[in-house]
Amino acid sequence: MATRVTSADVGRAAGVSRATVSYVLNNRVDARVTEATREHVLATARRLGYHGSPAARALRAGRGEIVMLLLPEWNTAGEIGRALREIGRQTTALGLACLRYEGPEWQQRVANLLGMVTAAAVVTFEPLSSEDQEAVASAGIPEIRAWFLDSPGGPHTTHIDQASVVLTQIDHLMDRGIRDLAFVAAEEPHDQGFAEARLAAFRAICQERGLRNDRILSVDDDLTELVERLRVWSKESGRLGVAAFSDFTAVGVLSAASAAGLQVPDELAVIGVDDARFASLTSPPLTTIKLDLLSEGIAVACKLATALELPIPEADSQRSPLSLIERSST
Amino acid sequence: MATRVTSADVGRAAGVSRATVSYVLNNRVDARVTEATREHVLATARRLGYHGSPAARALRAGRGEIVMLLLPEWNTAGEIGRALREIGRQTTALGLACLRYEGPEWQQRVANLLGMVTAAAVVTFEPLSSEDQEAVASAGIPEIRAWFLDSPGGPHTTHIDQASVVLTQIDHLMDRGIRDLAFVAAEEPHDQGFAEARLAAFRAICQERGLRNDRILSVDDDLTELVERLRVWSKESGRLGVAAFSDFTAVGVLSAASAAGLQVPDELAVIGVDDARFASLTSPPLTTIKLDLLSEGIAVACKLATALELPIPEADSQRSPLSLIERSST
DNA sequence: TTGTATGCGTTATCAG
DNA sequence: CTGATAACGCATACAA
Repeated sequence: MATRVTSADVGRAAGVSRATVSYVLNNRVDARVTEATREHVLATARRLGYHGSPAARALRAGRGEIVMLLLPEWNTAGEIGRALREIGRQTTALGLACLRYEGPEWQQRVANLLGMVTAAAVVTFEPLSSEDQEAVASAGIPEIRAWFLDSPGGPHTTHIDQASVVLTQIDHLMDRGIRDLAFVAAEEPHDQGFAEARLAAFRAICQERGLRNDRILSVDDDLTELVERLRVWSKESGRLGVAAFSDFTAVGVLSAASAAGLQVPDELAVIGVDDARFASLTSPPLTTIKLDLLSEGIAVACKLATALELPIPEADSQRSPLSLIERSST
Repeated sequence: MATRVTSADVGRAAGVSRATVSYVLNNRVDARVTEATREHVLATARRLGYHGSPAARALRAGRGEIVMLLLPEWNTAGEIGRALREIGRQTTALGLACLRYEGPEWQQRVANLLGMVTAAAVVTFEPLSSEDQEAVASAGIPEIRAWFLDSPGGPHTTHIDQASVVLTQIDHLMDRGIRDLAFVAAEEPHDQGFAEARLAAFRAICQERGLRNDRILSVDDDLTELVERLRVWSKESGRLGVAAFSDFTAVGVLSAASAAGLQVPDELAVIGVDDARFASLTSPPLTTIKLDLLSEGIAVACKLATALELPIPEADSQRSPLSLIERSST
């Protein structure tokens, strides 16, 4: 194994001092280096395959170049994943490395983690435990909050709050003339937090509009209860509108409706969330809500740049974060 | 912001030298420190909230403590995710930090990355480009290969190869007396590599058994072609057996079967892969194959420990990596 | 048993 | 315009 190439090696090979190498490699404008020397150093560095030592640089600078995403146990397959990718892209543009930490449960482990990783900042998606918070603080690195679940109007609300997702679902169902609404979530632990936020919003919105808000069910692997409930709810109402937590849940609702002998969308309308790949593959194809969390990614990058005193990326032109995809399930 | 606490601070506060602090904190058995001093130093460190600087340690040790997972653009929602979590758990047990890098396309970016992150090792899931490979080599850190897609018998095959997944699907369908087989994949870029490997296996196995191996389709958002093909294939055969790439794809097949007026499982049987949450929610519930990649995680940890000269974790008792979940779609 | 001295690779300052 | 030097925080061989 070839021993690591240091800046001293480059300097020696190029016949200049380490300082000159450093100047050249960091493009320091204030340092006056002959163009010839410059190119020579550059060429030598490339020839030797020189790569600076991140550890040394971090030690020297007192700050690392890693942005660590402290991810909850979320399902990152859908729109959340797109937001994370955007955060990664923006971070890279800022000259930092974006790495994800998905500890099964990082209660109190953040301290250990920060003892091994020289981070420039951490991005959190949920409130940290007090020990974790203290660990971040005592490491002297900023915490960027991207709390997608924050309550609407809360200090860390980003562009989309969960309430407006449910609002859009309900608005659509009511536009279709439906007044009897139900909410169905899945007992998927990875989605727990989001499900609770949506459920609360459902209750609040229905109450506000004078509609029944107690038609609620959480679905697990067994559909029999859902089938039964759909039958009952449907009998009570003219036409039932189901706001499903996600497109997955909506698939369950479609199956249950079929088992209950309910026609979709005539007797039962269902709307999902996320515009998953299979949403157009169900029968009938799912009406759903597509979230665009790209702007969230940019917002995070802005906070990051501010905290780290880096040039702030420009916000994207205002795109609509929520859009309704109408198919035939409603 | 409180300035970082260094080991010198602890030494000063405890009235001992930096070296003593270092001895105590690293539990060096060969260093002879009074138990009293030991405890005093430990207490002082805790009181001041001392956490070592990873950068300094890495610089000194010449090696970082981060295991970087270089992830392809895979869907990490299913079984792959479980394998990754297991890798994380094992890595943590080894005293290292497991971080994931999901570059949208990290062609040639690995060099940059390694210029910012002091890694102990990288874990790859696909062959690296030659530049990337060189970057890893010149950084002097080991590359651990967890190439789940490696061809059976290949040097980096882990416990499960994609061919045996398809084999299990086909065996099950043939056990049901089905001789007319089809393979349906999804045009999901995140699953591309896996889909290709499975397709190749399907072709080979059918050929070997003297069955038709040209009933193959890749499904996108539009189901009309699938509906048409299922009709044709079904007409040609007594009972059609569909090996679906995943449970997602299987859902598409169920929809298409319904649209084509084919009874499941009497006229058409379908088997998926992954035992996704919704697999039991479809109508009829999906027969599927569950993969247990936990042992893969352990295997990776063993390679890691070997490369890094750390104590090697013991392999789990041999569990079956593949299991058939029989429901009513076959 | 504890303290001192040195080096890891960078970069910034200052003298040449 | 360039070269020497110090310091970042830690670990350890060696001296006391």
